[in-house]
Amino acid sequence: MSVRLAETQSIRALPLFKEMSEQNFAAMMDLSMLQRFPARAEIIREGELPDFLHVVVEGAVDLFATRDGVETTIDILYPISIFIVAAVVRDEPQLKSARTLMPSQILMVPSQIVRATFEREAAFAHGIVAELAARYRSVTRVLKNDRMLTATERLANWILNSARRAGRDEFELPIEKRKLASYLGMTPESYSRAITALESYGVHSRGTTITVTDRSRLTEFARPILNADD
Amino acid sequence: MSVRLAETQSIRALPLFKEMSEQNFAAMMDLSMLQRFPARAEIIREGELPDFLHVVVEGAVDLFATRDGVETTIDILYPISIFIVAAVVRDEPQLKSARTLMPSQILMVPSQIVRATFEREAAFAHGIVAELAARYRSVTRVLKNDRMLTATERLANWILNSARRAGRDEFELPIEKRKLASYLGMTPESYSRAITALESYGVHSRGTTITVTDRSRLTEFARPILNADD
DNA sequence: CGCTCGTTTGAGAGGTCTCAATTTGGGTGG
DNA sequence: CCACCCAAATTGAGACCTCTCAAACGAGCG
Repeated sequence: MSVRLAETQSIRALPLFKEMSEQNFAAMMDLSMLQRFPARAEIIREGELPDFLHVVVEGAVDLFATRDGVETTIDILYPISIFIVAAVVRDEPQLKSARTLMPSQILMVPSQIVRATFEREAAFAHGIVAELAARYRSVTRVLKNDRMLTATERLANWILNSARRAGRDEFELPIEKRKLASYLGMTPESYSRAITALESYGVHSRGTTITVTDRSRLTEFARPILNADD
Repeated sequence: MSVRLAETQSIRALPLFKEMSEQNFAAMMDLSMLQRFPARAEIIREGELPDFLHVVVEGAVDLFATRDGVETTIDILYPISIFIVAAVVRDEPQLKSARTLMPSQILMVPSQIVRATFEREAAFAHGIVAELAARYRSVTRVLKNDRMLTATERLANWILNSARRAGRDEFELPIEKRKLASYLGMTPESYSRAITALESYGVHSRGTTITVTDRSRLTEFARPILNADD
């Protein structure tokens, strides 16, 4: 139950750990695990008490909630993000489940060590807070979009943000459409209809490729809420 | 621009500050302000950079987002809660506006001091993180409810939680109905219809008083998502 | 090559919103 | 202390968005 030396190199470089003292970092790694998961692996389950802080080192993770067998995706995390921070900090049951969306590498740090190190090392505390704040802002944006935009508008904004991040007008869907639909708070059917509707507003979709053909028209349609990011 | 000595007593007792060193606490108070606001006072506005961390010492604060003049309430804070934590930590624009819901007392700590003290004092850092985590979990719950429950179910759950917190089956609405409706992600009209619908499931509403007349029936209807809290 | 699962399309139901008209209730000035 | 006034709350009608259920289609895989 410890992370091999060779692997600590890349972890050490992460913003969360970069500023830590060598000693605390080594101690933490000694009690942590770097695990590889296949796609669709269940990592944690809603309602359980958190044993570990998780760091997405590689791959992608779906954070979702369940009710009566129905799922809704609350956030999708890519490297380098942390999850179950809030539950770990408060030592309360997790509000969401997590599963990998693709083969992934996840660093698992025992909750106890996280809390202990937090007390001792301001740099680490700072990193934790920054991540937690990022997650908080992310959910807040999702909620705002859910409440104030139609499904098609949410998709339009997501496409604009994805294109902006990609730096090009054409990009690949990083995940299944049904999953994206869930993240955007709609059914797969609604996603399908929404993307069709956007064809009239400067979007083209074929297979897993999405192309923004008229950015200004799309922007006009999307009427983004400020602080867009997703 | 500093908090008077007499007033620091009660602030000092807050979980966030309780564990701090006397010196750091005094320094922080010296640069902070304890302000009284009337009801409906605008405290901060969405999109601005945060100058202060705010602590609700007394009263209640509405955190809301706006788009095209339409508002939606994202969270409602009572003492003792902190707000704009995430924006302060990351020094990024605020995602929501805030206004008082009633005459309130708010402690304002300059962002800079917050960040500086955070680095120096683990106890304070711990308090900040606990609060931020609480806020995060709160929004997460709201999002889950929004996505997986109907408006009437959300209201039913809110009533159950309120009654539980009150410790009695009868309690007073702490805020205007229209504001509660917004917090629950619905229009005032929908709230009105939802509360009427709940009369058949063990709820009675007259004026600002709500009475749970049949808790088990209401619970059955609400089918709460675990980790209820609101 | 056929299966399986994701996606798309169709039809219809349901939930929530908008707009409008009342009604209610609280606050204020006479 | 009471009548009035205004905002909040309720009620009604209809439209819209999104969902559900079903069926057809298509791409990847054994």
